[in-house]
Amino acid sequence: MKERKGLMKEAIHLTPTSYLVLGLLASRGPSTSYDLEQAVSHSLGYFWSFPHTQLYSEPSRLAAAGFLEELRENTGRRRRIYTITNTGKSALSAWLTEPTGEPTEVRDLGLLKLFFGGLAQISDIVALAQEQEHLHRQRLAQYEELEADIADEQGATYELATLQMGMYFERAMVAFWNSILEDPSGGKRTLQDKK
Amino acid sequence: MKERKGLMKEAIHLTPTSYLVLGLLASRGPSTSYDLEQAVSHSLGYFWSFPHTQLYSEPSRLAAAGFLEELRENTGRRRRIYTITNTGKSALSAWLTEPTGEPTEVRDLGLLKLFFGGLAQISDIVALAQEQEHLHRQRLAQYEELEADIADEQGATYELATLQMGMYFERAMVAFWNSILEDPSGGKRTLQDKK
DNA sequence: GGGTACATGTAATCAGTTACATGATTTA
DNA sequence: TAAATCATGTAACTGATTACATGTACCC
Repeated sequence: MKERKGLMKEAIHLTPTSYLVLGLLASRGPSTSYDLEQAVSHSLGYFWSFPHTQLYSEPSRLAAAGFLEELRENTGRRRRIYTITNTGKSALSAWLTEPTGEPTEVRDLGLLKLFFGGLAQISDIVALAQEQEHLHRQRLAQYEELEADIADEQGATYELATLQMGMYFERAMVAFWNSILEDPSGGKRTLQDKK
Repeated sequence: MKERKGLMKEAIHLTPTSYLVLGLLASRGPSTSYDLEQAVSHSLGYFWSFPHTQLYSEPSRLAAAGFLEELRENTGRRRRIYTITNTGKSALSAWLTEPTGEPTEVRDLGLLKLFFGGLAQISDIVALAQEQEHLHRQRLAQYEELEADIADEQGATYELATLQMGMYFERAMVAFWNSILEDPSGGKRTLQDKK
């Protein structure tokens, strides 16, 4: 039995990265990998980062599976421009309406270090907490600036909401690390305390 | 030039998972992969999950590189028991005192969906926010229970701190999703509103 | 017109995940 | 003693990362 090439689509597993790409293409229209990179870098990229190469390989994977169409410029840089197909659109909206299930993952090296605080000196804990408090405070300030920029834009409702979630998060982290600074040893008596 | 086998250590890149394993072995003493799994499952596993197989492959990778020593039982299950070596200990404490650098990653599929809210119906947003609010509330309750259990244990200071960070986080998320529920369209006028 | 930053990729590697499998222990 | 659950792994795969490379546009 003959099968026409070019119609055979590879079946692939759609990862969160896949949906990110599908979603960006659906909302922004046809884009290059670089466009996607820009779009991500000052929004979702703050929470969920990946190297730029993934925004080159993932669209190509999605295109092979029929979720995107790939067009290539003839002139100049011969960039690849991706467009979401109907297949892609249905996959995306199915996912959007589906319940989510998996819980949030918070991957924080600072927290991992704190978890092993028992192996370190109190002074290390203090240094860690100071560093983290500072980083989160900084990040919060950055978000607040961004918010001011975006707030008056039309149609950025949910980008704005995402940013707000960032602010809720950063405020919580600042408060948390401050609570560690207030009592780095967790109420444990050290020799000095005894005096 | 001859080189003795068994002394040649593979140079490997230490990932966060590596430090997790090193840290657990340093604080708990010699353990099997299963022990590690248990230790993780009701603490860090809430934020940072991975399949159990990684707790089998990672120690073996670390052992090959000289950070752990691997002993195998002769009888019964012939389990592998891992012990941290001095090399492992120095790597761990170097990491613990080092500044952290990389920012927190928050990987949340609910948030990713919300980001693309513009592609969905308001009713989808509401359903999403309700689901998420519920999940985070549930998780928070679970942490509060756990806290009560742990609180009186000795020497669990930093495990407790980690849990508290979880509670800060979950409270922030509950508040965030509630704010979405209060105004799912972000103040946008829908046709119905106009009436 | 030479340097620098921006933009666009390829290739190789590997960490992490999925799928599969089986042994040991407890319980009905 | 059969079934269920707990415990311990192996092997194959692939998504994600790292390292490398080169082209294009802008600016001094």
